[in-house]
Amino acid sequence: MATIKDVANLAGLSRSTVSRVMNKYPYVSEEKKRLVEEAMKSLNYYPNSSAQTLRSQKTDTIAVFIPMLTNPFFSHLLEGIDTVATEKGIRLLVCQTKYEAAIEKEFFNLLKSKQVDGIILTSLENDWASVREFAEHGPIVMCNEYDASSGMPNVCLDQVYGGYIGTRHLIEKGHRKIAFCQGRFKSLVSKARESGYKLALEEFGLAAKEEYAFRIAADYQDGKEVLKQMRALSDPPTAIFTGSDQVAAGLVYEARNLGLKVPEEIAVIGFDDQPIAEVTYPQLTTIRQPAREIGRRAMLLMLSKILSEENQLEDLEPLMLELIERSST
Amino acid sequence: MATIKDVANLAGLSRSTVSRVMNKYPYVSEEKKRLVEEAMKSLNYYPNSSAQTLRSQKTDTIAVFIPMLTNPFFSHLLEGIDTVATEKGIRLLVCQTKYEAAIEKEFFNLLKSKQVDGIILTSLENDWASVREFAEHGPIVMCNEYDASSGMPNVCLDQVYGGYIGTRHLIEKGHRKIAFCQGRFKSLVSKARESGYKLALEEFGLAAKEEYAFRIAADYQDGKEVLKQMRALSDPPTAIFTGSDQVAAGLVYEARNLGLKVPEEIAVIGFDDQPIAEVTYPQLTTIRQPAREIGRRAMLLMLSKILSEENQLEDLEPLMLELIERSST
DNA sequence: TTGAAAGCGATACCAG
DNA sequence: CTGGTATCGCTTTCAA
Repeated sequence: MATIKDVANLAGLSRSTVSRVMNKYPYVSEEKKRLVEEAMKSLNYYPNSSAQTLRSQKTDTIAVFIPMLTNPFFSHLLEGIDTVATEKGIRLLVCQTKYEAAIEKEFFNLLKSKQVDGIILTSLENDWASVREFAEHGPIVMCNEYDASSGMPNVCLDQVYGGYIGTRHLIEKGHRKIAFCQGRFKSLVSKARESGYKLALEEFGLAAKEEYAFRIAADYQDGKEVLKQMRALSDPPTAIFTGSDQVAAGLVYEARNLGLKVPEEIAVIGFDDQPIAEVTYPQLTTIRQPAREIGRRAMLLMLSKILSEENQLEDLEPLMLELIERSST
Repeated sequence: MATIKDVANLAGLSRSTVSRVMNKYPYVSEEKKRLVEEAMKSLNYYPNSSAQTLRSQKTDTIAVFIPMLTNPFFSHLLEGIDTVATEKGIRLLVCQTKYEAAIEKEFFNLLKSKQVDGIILTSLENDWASVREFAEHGPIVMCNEYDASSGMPNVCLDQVYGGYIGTRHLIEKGHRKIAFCQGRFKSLVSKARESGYKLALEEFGLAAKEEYAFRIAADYQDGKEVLKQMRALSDPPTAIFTGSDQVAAGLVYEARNLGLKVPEEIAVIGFDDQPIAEVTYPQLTTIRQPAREIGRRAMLLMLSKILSEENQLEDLEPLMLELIERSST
C-alpha cells in the first residue's frame, strides 16, 4: 500500500504539503493541490488510520456495550446509535457482554488502550465503583439503564411511570389480583418498574403479594413457564404486568394452550412494543419504549462529549413511555 | 496516560525489555519480569493500541457488513460472529449498510485505511467487479449470500433446495395455485429460492405464473399488502411461499383479518424460523436457517484467512435448510 | 539476557 | 505558500 511518502515523491512535493491537501488546509496553491490529488489517485492512496490515530489521539470510533444482540429492543437501540454514527462518520465497535460482568470489564479496557474515544452503555453489569476509573480515559454515556449515584450522563425514561401506567391500566380494567414479572433482579430498570407497580397498587388500596412476583423471566420460554407457575398458585392472579413483549407473548401462548381466555381469564401486558406485539393472538397491550430514539440521543450525547464543543445539545423534548392498548387486556 | 517509556523508567529498564514482557517473549529473567510487572501495575499502564497497530500492521479487528440490524435473521448471524470473535480476542466493527450500495462502498475503505484486518459480508449491494479491488487489502468473506463468479470464500446454504422443499411441501398438501414472494429482486438468495420454487412446480407438472410472483416484500407490513394484492387476482392462489417469517406473519395476520382460514383457505410458509414463527396464530410452518451457526463459521473462516495458518478449518458437516412444519400449511 | 536505535505513517510546528 | 523534522507509542532487529 502506498504511503504519504510515495505520494509526496510522485508529486515532487513534501509530505507536509500532501498532508495539507488531505486535511483541506488553506494556503496550498491550486497547482500543487492538483498535483497531489493526481498522485493520490494514481497510487490509489488511502491514509493509514492507525498512523493518524496515533498522531492525533482521536479514533473516531465508539464502543457500544450490548448485553444481547438478538434482543429486538437492543437491536433497535443499536440501529438508532448506528444511524447517527454513520451520519457523523463515527465507527461503532459493538461489544456483546452476554450479561456477564467479566466480559464487560474486559471491554472497558478499549478505553484505556485508546481504541475508542468513548463508550455507550446500554446496560451495566459491573458496579459503577469498579469501573469508574475508566471514565478518566474517555466519556462514558449510559442509555436505557441508569445509575443515579454514578453521575454518568445518560438518556433514559421514567420506568417508574412505566410500571405505574401499566398496572393502573390493569386495575382500571377491573383486576385486583395482579402479578408482576421482570427479568434479572439486579437491573435498576426492573426495580423502578416494580416501584411503579407498587405505587399503582397502593393508590387503589391493593397490597403487593410476594408470591405474585416473578423475577427471572427474560424470554418467550420463560413466559410460558411463568404462566404455569402462576396457575399453580392457590389464588392465581387474573392479570400480569411483564417486563418484555417476549415474555408476554409466551404467557399469552401458554394461556391459550391451557384453554384460558385472554384477556377474559387472564390479562397480559407487555413492554417495549416490539414487532412481536402485533403478531400474537390476541395482540399485546404493551408499553412502548422509543428504542431507536433513545439510541439516537445517546449517540448525540456522546458526540457532544467527544467534540466537547459546548454545543448545548439543544433541549429535546423528554422521551416518554406510552401505553399502547391492543387486545390482551 | 502512562507510556511504555514511563514503565521502563520506573522499572529501571529499557523499553525493549518492557515490550518483551508484555508480549511474553522467552529470555527475560524472572527478576526483571517482576520489576516490569510491578511498574505496569503501579502506573496502571495499558499499551496504546494504535501504536501497536501501526507497528505490527495488525488490528485484530474485523468489519461486519449488515444490511439491517433490526432484522432478527441478521442479529442472530451477528451473534454467531460475535461469539467466536470475542472468544478469539477479535473486535467487531459493525457497519450497517441499509441496503445502500453507496454506504457499503464507503465502508469498504476500512480495509484500505487498515482499520480492519478483514471484512465479513452478510449481503452485497455493489457489484463484485466494483469492489474486488478491496480484496487486495485483506480477506473478504461472504456469508448468507454468495456470488459464484467472485470466487470469494463463503459460508452459505443451498437456497435452491430451500425453495424446493417449501414449494414441494405445499404441493404435497394439495395446493396447485402457489404464489412466490421474496424481498429485493437483485438478491441472489432470492433468485436461488425462486429456482427451487420453479423446480418443484415443474416436477409436479405445474406452471409458474408471473402474476403469482411478488418481489418486493421484506417485512410484516409488506406481508399484509401482498395478501391484499393476491386476493385481488382473478384467480387467487391458495398457498404462498415467502422469503421471511415477517412477511409470512403479515400474510397470516391479514388473512385472519379478512376472515380467511389459515391454512384451509390460504396456506403460508415462512423462512428463517425466527422466534416470531412460534408466536403467530396459527404458528408458522417455515424453513429453518441456522443463522447463528452460519455466523460462527463465517468468523472461523475469516480467522483461518487472517491467521493464514494453513489450518485446514476442519471439515464441518454441511449446513442444511430444514422444513419445520407447524400449523400455517 | 538486555539495550540502543530504526521505523511504522501521519501531523504540525518552525523556518524560510 | 512550502519543506524539514520532531513526534505520537510501540516492536524488532542488531550488538553487546
